Amino acid sequence: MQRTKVKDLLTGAEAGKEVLLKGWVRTKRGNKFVNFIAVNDGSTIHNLQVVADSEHFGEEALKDVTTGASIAVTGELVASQGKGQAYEVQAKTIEVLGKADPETYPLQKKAHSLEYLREIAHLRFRTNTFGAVFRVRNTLAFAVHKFFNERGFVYMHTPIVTASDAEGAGEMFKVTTLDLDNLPRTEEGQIDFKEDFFGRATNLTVSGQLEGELAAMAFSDIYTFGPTFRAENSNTARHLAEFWMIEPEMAFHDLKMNADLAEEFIKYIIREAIEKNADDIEFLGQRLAEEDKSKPQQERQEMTLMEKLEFVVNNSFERITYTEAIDILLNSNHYKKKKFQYDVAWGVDLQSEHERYLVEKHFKKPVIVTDYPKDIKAFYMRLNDDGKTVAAMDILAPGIGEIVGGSQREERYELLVERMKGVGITEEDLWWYLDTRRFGGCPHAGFGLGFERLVQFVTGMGNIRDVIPFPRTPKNAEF
RNA sequence: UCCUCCUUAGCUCAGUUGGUUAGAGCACAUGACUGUUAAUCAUGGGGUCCUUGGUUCAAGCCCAAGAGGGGGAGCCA
Repeated sequence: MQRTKVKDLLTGAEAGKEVLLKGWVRTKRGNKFVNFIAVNDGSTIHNLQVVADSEHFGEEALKDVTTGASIAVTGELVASQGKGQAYEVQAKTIEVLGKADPETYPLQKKAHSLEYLREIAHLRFRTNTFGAVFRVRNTLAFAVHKFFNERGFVYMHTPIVTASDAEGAGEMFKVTTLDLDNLPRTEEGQIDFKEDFFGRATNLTVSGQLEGELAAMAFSDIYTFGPTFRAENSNTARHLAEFWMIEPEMAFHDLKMNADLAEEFIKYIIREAIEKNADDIEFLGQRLAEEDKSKPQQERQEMTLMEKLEFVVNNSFERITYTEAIDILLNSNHYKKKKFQYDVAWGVDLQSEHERYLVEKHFKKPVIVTDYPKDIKAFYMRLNDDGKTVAAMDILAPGIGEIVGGSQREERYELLVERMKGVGITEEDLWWYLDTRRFGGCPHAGFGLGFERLVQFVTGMGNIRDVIPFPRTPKNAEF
């Protein structure tokens, strides 16, 4: 007999038929006469109830059917006599495929703290919360490809190992095969990377953007979606040392087209999650509502998770320039009452508290901030005609902060070289990048979107470590 | 990296002014119960009070250092 997944069994399409069910036991309860076993196989947040009559199953037969065990059940799929579910399986046979000693199995049939579950990340997939989170993550990942594929973008695999350390996006992890206990030295006493695997110093990538631009100069529209590494000593709920980033790059796009695409993209993939994972999102929403009960009134959410997502999908993102953002902040009561810890002034980067005010208090929706001062942004961003600002854009999301960072790129050779010099990058460092400006260069734009931050936004999870299977953070690379 | 809080049973947590045998709920085991929904009820077993050092007649509680974790900040996606 072919195994049917719980998700399909729960539709009732096979009611009255003999079915084969395989999965993991969530709970077992009952009495001398009848036992109920809740089985989950990850195909849905919902469990399927297996009914085991004592006529067919003695104590011995069910002894090893404990929370966490994997079992195979055959029996008839019938309408449930009980209240909590429409269908259940009246068991004929139950085989324990893998035992789980209840004395030592770390997961119990009760709510565990997220911090505790993080310590047993190898088992946390088996909980309702993480089951829901990673089903949503899967939908979002697939939707990324679907969105770009439908629009004729080419999916480009940019390198993970890179010799370019000139991107300025952050501290990098070194990649080497040199014997660290016996490093080869040059005559000047420096480490001799000529002896290293690649014959030069190499690192893990902090961004695929520069390579992505090269591809966009041939395919028009490309995107990357891959792992990215930052060796920053960042200990926050929104930073990882290893994370996944999506970086589209479009030839012949200006800043506005860039922002339009980013907004459309975010809405599209959220819509996919609402459509495909409604019950997961409902469950995560209930979790948050439960959490909210222990918070003071002021900090509680006005909308449920599902309402929030629908609001984002159905409303335009706010668009303002950096200069307008500064004006809003300066004119706010919050500023006048000196409630900001950091001062607000044109030319200074927006602090977390400022971004939060704009997004969560003032606009109460995602905000696209454009045209930042050139001195606080990367060298490759296109200089505006005012000579002071660059064609940059950040998308700020409620509760998450910066979710997208992008820009129109500087396509003018001389201006680009000048800005590179300003940050200490030589023409030799990036000769291949500069070649795109020498040979058939054109206006183009792109952005980077932190995938985990998007998963956080859609699932409502507060800590980025809970939306990636095995988080890598400073002092933590377990599993 | 900085600020701040936390670490007591398998899990979540209480533990008074430093005082004799460290508690609760859940989990687990045993028993009861004819359809349960984190089933319920009864009984029972279960402790390196994070580690090291110190103060004291006496430390889970006070002091110091260290480890791990949470929240906030910076860096960013």
